Amino acid sequence: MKAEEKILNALEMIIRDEFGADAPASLLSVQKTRKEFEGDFTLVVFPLVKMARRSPEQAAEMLGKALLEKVPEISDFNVIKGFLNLSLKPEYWLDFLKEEMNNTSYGIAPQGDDAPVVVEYSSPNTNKPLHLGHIRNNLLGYSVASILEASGKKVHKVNLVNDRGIHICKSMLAWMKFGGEETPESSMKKGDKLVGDYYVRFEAELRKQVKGLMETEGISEEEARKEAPLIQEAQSLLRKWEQREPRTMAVWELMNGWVYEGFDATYHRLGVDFDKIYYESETYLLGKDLVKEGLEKGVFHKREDGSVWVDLTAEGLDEKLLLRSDATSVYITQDLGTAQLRYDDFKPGKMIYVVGNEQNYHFDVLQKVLAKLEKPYADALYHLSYGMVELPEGKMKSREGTVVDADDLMDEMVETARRTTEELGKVQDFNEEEKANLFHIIGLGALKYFILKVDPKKNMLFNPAESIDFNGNTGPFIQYTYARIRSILRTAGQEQVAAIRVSMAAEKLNPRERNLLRSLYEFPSVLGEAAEQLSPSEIANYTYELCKEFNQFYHEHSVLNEPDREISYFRIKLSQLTAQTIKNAMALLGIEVPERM
RNA sequence: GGUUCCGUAGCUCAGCUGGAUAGAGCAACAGCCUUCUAAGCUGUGGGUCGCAGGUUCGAAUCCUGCCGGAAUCGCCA
Repeated sequence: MKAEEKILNALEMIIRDEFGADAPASLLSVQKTRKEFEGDFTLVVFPLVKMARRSPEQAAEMLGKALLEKVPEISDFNVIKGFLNLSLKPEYWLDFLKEEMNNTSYGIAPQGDDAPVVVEYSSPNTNKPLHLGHIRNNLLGYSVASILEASGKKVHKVNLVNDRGIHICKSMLAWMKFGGEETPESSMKKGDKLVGDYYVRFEAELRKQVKGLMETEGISEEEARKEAPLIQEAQSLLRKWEQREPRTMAVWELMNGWVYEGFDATYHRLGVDFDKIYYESETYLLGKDLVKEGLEKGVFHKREDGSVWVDLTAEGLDEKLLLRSDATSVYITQDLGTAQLRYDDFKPGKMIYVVGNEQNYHFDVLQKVLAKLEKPYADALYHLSYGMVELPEGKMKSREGTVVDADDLMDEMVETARRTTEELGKVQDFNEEEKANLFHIIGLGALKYFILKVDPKKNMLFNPAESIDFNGNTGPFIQYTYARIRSILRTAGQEQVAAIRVSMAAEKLNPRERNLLRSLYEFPSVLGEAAEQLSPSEIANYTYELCKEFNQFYHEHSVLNEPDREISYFRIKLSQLTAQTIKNAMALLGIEVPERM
């Protein structure tokens, strides 16, 4: 049993005996002691003073004495105002190290038998390459899935690819009209970039037509946008696609194939993957059955023109269209269908959608509609809503060319890693392959940490001019701490380290070591909290604190040059567990750690 | 206008299920490499936690109102 639990159990007994009443758990707040005070755990006594019928100081003093008697792990206590600070015996911390020091999966929970969790993320459109916004989405989704898995959940990562629709037809049309026979091979372009270029080309040509129409016909821009021949052609192409017209299908398949090749390269480099990929071209007709079901249940209604609506005004929302008057699907129709599909596929206890906060309203509606249909998975649906990535001049706009391309950004990060590393002159003996691998690890580590350390729901700012730092609270700082420890362990020798038994006398434990052990001890509960909150940033911040703690220890004490062999052995194992914890924590963010840097 | 989210140091962010004197990094300044990697460590300066009320022994944290910013409110996705 962990020390906190013992303390809590003992507290309940003491309060019952001394105060003659049961204290509700909400009043018993045991937290870790703040750095500036002496102690390991702190009980806040204020909530108990009424029940104790004495001053906070007196109550704390009394509880401290009783706890010292009842809990053998406690060695001492002190009272400051209404705070009871409890110190554990150094043996407790040493025993913790002995218990976990060779555990390579420290902190990682074994898989339990809860219903699985489905995490949907990425969900790109196949008409444009991925950009910085997608990077945040992908990193969040991958990390949240990893965190849930590490906390004992069975997780399915899924991607719902938007591979059809008018926007796809726009790139297709532009390629057919202006593309000649250009292919990724002939143009030496990545497939997703090539298709994206045609999407941009379409918009440019359309603007020309619109401008012309406004001048010659004297109509408004809005009207011109509807009447422009290019738009009409695109719409007719969409109809052909829906009729499975062979030539259209061939172009669609060809161009989507190019895009997938490009996406796969980007995903691979980002280090994200999926267990299942859904395609909208296969799911966009789903959901009509659910609409029918809702009509039969009387929770939806049909208007005179045949369109189907749901009234959510009682839930604080509006009336919402579920099916067009021509009986075709809208966005939410297929989301109803894919929710059902996902439920049938995995029987999940939770379905997480990693989607930007611009769709908050949509997911609100989706959940409430499923609730009206009394679907068992309505409550399981969870929209992990994240904020936009903004540039100093505001939102990214593809029209203004301010979009930060995912591949370009990774290139830049890796290049910065190369330059920095070579300036520091650390890897002269690396061969080209080792160097490339290291620069990838550091560059991507910097990028991932930069994005994941921010609370998901907040908008975040990315300044391309300042690039991403490699000093301070950053990915490379953490990787560096890891590499330093690995260097010590290499010098000590792998087999020697593995064989070490810790037999140091508890009195020899110094404050730095004790702080480090306390930080390590926290990891499992931090992971639990991150899983609860679906928040990679908690892992990031924890790991940063842990590394700072280690660096302070490292600065003040020598591991290998310590003359007292027992102390040296202890420090080697302490370093080993620190390295392992850093590695395990960073893996939850999808960040690799290098042996040397 | 309605709804939702955000507002903490010059900048980027922690802290938010109420707890001690509000923390980091960057930037600025001053130190520390004959000792396991200086991508490190130590120190200095920098704050009406948007504003005003309320609840409480205690509020950056909870509630209300206001101010500022973002998103959204399509037979688009």
